[in-house]
Amino acid sequence: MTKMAKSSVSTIVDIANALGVSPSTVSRALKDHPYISQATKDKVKKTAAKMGYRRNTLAAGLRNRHSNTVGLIVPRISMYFQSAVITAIQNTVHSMGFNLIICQSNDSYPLEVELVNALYGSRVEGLITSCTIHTTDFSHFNIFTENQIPLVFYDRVPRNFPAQIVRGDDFQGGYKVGKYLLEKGCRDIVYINGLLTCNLYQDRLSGLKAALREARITLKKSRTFSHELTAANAEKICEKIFAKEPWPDAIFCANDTTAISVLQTARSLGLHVPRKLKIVGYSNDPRTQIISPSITSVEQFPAEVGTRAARALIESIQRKNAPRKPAEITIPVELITRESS
Amino acid sequence: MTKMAKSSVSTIVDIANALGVSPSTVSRALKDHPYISQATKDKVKKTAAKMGYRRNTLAAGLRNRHSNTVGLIVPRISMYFQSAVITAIQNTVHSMGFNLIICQSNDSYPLEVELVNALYGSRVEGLITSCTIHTTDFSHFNIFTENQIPLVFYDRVPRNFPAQIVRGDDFQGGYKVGKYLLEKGCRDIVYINGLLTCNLYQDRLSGLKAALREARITLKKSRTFSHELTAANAEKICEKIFAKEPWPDAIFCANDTTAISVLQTARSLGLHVPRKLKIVGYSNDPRTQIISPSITSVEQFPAEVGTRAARALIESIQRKNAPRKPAEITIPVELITRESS
DNA sequence: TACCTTTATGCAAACGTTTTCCTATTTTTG
DNA sequence: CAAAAATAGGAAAACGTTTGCATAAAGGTA
Repeated sequence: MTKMAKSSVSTIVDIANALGVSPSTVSRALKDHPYISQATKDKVKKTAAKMGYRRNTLAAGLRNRHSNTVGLIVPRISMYFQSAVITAIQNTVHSMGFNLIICQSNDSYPLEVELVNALYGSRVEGLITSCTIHTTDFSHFNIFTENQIPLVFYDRVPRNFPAQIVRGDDFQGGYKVGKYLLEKGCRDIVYINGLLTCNLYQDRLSGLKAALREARITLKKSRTFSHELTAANAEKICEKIFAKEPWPDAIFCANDTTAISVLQTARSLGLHVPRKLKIVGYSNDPRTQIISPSITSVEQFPAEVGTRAARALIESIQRKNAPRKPAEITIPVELITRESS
Repeated sequence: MTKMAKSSVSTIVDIANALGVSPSTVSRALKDHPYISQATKDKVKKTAAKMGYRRNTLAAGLRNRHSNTVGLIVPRISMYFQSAVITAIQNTVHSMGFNLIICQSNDSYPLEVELVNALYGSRVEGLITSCTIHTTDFSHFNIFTENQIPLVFYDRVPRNFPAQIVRGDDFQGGYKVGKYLLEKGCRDIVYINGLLTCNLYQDRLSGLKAALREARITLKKSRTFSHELTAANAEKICEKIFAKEPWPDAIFCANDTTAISVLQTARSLGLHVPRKLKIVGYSNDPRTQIISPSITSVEQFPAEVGTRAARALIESIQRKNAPRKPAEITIPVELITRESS
């Protein structure tokens, strides 16, 4: 009667005992080491399969000092842009032979800190992050840089942090929208922006201002808003805007959720879009194509962003020795014009 | 001159050496073991912080034989229902003190198999899964059941598999839609269903048929379709439907993407919705509220599904000994009527 | 035959943490 | 004051895998 294992999980040692060979032989056989005979390899693999052996990656990771795994922290999985990026990252990372752990910070700074530490604790070999809107202090990422673990930021990225950065060209996005609206004859533009703690919102604003400046128009303080970009906030802002005349001839929103909310309010006010009011969103969320009138928006090519971010990460994992050049990759954006303008 | 560590990562042993105590003391001090004096604890914690110590969860997991981590495999992160469930799962799991690894199978069966194995390999203590549409063989989950690792399925679930199951009441969903459309006077209903490999689609169909049967109406073969529920497929099906008269008075779609596509086709045919054609979707995707006419759909309460799934998992992890009773939790659904019907 | 390769395998240490037993000191109690 | 109990900490093994080094057998060469 064979001795019963404590639990049914079988290990390399179990296989070794069953076969009367050493654990090292089993280990090597399982990964086709050249110095193991074909006969032994076959034998080992067969009994491994029979015993339902699965490599314990914790143990392997501990011994090898790497886990073949990279981490990803996103603020919200459910945002269109984010989920599109995630999919691209997952596919790229996987095709390059790594596993991916996806975590959601829920836009909570403390949770982000916790997740960074947890991922470090499980010894991921690299980390991709799109930060919380509230993240202005990036020191929790220091453990990664200090230990030379590759780090890539996308979309919501820090300034002046020694890490690779992949981002849409937010300045260009704001600029293109500004130029476009001017062309369409708009002169009184409202900009509903995200929180300025996030520098991509700063850049979009700068881009917009730059375009207006070229037409010698200044964006008034009273015509820019800076809040969390939720539908509820958008409604409140609209109330304020339409409380007194003159009404603006265009509203540019830094995300599509806001643009949709603005469009709905405009509709409820009986304001014809685009005749009386032009609306432009950002991110090219599928909803902008479905709503009517469909909404002009800025395409950020999330698949491209994800692919580039993942590739940058894996490549710097693979040539660990090469000089760290924390490059910044900027993906051009494109204005998709629709009925709302 | 202190001896330089190979790399800057510091371990419990490093701290022990620095302080002239044993590793065991450090380990205990860090987790507030009662038999360590306050003075020692303070000392240890301070130098741990100073040295930038982070617990190596791989090592801890190996030693403890558990990882405090649970896995989640979803077919597509970007689907509204899925991302809502994920968020609920993440929040619940986290509030119960566990970490979550989210993986995306991309609706690929081989990838699902691979992910299951990878998660087992990293010794997750439980697994939540919503399967691929193509998953009919569930044997890759056997490692989990064989090793008594809790397993919860939601939405895309297997029949007759010894695991906990959380699902919307798909039969009821189909039934409610059927009843409702009959009430509205529809007599020639088309049902665009998902692949029948997924038994939730079987159930929705059964529910619909049951409702029709009560009105002595049978759903003709030629009026039901069963394909992957993409916008492209929906268009093709519409072409077929509207190729020859009589045209149906209602189309029920097993997801909202399809319903939207159908609505757009109807519009392009100049067919008035809801007067000439009523349309009902499934999942209550936010897009159904935005499009006009807004689309009647079935709310599945994803947050509830996620919370229940996570809770079921964690609870069965925590009372590991208790008898396994692979219960099935069914979440009622609700019909949200809108302009399209 | 003696020596050198090549091929195939085993031994044992190491990865970092936790925990079970110990031991030693201090405090309490009768 | 001696014995018991409480307090504080250490030694070492264990988790499962990998790998540098050693070894042994087989084949080849001079």
